[in-house]
Amino acid sequence: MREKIINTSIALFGAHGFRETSIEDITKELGVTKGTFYYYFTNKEDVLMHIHLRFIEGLLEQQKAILDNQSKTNQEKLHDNVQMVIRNIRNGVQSAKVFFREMKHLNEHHTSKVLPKRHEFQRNIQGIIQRGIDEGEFRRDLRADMLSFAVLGVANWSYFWFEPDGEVSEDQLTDIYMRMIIEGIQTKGGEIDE
Amino acid sequence: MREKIINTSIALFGAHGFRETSIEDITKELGVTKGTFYYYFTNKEDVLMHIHLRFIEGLLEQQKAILDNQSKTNQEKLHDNVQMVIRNIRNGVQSAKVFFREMKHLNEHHTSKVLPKRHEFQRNIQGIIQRGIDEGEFRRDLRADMLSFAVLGVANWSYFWFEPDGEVSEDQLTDIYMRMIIEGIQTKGGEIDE
Amino acid sequence: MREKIINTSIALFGAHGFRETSIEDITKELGVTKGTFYYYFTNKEDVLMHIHLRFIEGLLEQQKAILDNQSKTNQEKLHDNVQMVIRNIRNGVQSAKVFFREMKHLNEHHTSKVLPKRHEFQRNIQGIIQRGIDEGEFRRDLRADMLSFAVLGVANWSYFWFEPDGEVSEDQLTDIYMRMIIEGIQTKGGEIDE
Amino acid sequence: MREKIINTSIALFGAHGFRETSIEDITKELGVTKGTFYYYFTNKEDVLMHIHLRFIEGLLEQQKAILDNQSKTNQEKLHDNVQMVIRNIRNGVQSAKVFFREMKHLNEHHTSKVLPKRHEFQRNIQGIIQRGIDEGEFRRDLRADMLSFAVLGVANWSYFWFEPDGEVSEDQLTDIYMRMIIEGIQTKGGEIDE
DNA sequence: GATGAATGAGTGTTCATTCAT
DNA sequence: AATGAATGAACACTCATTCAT
Repeated sequence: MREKIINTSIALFGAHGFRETSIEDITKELGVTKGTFYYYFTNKEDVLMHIHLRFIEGLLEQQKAILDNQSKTNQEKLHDNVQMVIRNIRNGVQSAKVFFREMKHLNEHHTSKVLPKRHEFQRNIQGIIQRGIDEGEFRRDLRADMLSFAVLGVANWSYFWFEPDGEVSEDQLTDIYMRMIIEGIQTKGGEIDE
Repeated sequence: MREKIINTSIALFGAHGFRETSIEDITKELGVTKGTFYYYFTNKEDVLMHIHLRFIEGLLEQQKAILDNQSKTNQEKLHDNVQMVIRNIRNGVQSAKVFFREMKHLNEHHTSKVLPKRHEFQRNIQGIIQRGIDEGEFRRDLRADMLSFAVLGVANWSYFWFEPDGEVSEDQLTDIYMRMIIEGIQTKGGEIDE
Repeated sequence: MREKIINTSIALFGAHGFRETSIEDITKELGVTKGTFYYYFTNKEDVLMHIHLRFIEGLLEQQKAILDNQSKTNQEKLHDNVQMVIRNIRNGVQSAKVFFREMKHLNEHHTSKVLPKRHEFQRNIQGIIQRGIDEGEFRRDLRADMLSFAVLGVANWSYFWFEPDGEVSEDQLTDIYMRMIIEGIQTKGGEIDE
Repeated sequence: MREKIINTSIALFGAHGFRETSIEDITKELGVTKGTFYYYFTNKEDVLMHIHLRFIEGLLEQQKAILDNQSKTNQEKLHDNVQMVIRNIRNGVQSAKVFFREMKHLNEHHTSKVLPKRHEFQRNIQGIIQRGIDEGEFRRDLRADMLSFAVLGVANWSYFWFEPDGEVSEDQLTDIYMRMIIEGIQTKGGEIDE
């Protein structure tokens, strides 16, 4: 039941928003009464926090697996990160929407639980880039912190427009994005002039 | 007064969200009564739509000036677009937050007024990229549509984290982003091997 | 303008009710602003009272002409009264609706101006019946007061269902009603047995 | 509680009108909060419809019992109908007031539930009269449809003025009304002249 | 004569939350 | 583990009315 409530909440929060979804919307969908909700969760925000935690912890876990893989270059790790984010957004658009849009509804206490993990995720990407710079894979003249935001922007923004059933698959999209990020979009000819 | 209401609404919607801001919050801030609000706007959504329209129409206007400039290369036009978006977000973070997060509160009729303009903005960027490809400025093996989303992701995402008073200026940020987008982040040495 | 406001008010109060009609509804219909309304009337109820007064005073005036006619029998006077009421309702259904349904919105002071006239109208009909009884035209075993309510009920109720464009004319209707009231609906054969 | 809310609503709607009665008026009278009202009814109109339905369905039920009685003449059935209407109005003046005055507040959907029943009630009376005509009880030269409106007008109008504690009882009133309707108010001598 | 801006009290409705059972 | 009744605070919106111009 706990699980059911969370999943229904994700669907409804994602589709209509946190404030726009009432406890009754959730319980009606499940065929139970409001009391049931309060048996499993202390309040509405409680579910929201679980959705946030589940999402970011899932990302961090997958990110950890990528980071721990010693055999890959930083470029490959960056690729895997982008691919993983896109895959997660595609598989759980509603979760992603809740994650990106509805954080302001967490109170200070809950925010202090979620925000550090969000930062950790970003800093891990920054770390990959920095190491790439240090090890000569990536150019020195760009800041790793800003680039991490750029990479995240590219990947995360897909929650805004990506249609799971669209003609472009998540792998194709990752490929295009990574070519841009790694190689740039200008023609090689353009480089001759440099 | 109309103007005052819009500006206060931007500030409050941006800071706390559309649903979280009550009409009374707005009017109290202005030292007028609720009736005044309804004298100038038919309802809450009405202000929201004006905020949306004003923002996107501002972007489109600036974009038009960039597009109309015959003397610039596509690369330069892309640069100007990114710079312009970042500048707009920086100068009106709250407007941007409302614009990116609170569109679901527009009804169908209002959405049909705003959405086409959002698409127009994106397609114009896509157009620059496509022309860059056709004219040999940009590589042929990447899709212009997906790249436009990538560029928008990079630029727009800054509304999520950019601090106007931070150490990085909008021009520095634009520069870093554009170098990544145009040239890629890998070292030149890497290209030698290709 | 005063006249225009009254007429528009009759139309709107009749169609949607007093409370359901806003001052703005009235002034919008006339293409003027709310201020104009308050230039001609002290408040909303003020118009309502004028509608009431105009209607009942019109009825009383016409009734006076009927009563003053010395050459007619009481039966004929009753007939003329019924005919007159039906004609008035037909010619001003909206006025009639306001008159019968919206008196509760008058305050005590206004009620004390209108109510006595309504009573006067009813008592005048009662007077005709009573004189008819006294002069041997009408039967003695029925109470004039109750009969006046019966006659009024028959005539007034038409405001509830009468369609001005219906197949039955006001004269036909008056004829049927008066035959019932004067002669009753049973067959004459029934009277033979008495 | 549902029942309590309905009864209080009848009392208040009847005394002051539907629009003039606020939900708070109702709940305050019952010593509960507004929320309670909305637990039992979806909105204000919802109660109104139940009042309407209860009233008209009560009338139809009683009318059915009268119609089904094979041993009575049409004249007697008409009598019973009039008596029944007057009794209902007397026992529930407030219900009657709501029923006759506040139907415009029902929306289209609700109206379509109530109106057919009102028509059914009228047509049943028309049916009694028509059968009376066909079977020779009532005169042929008057239209059954118009007469049904006349009878209803006589009986219904009592909601407008009838005082339950007045000197005239409902049976006396029925008697006077029925004599008028059946026999007419003119003296037998008057008929000699015909 | 008429306008436009502003008021302020009121009203229907929503909804997260509580709690006895 | 779940229900159903009840709460109470909040909120969007309406509208009669005022008044300086």
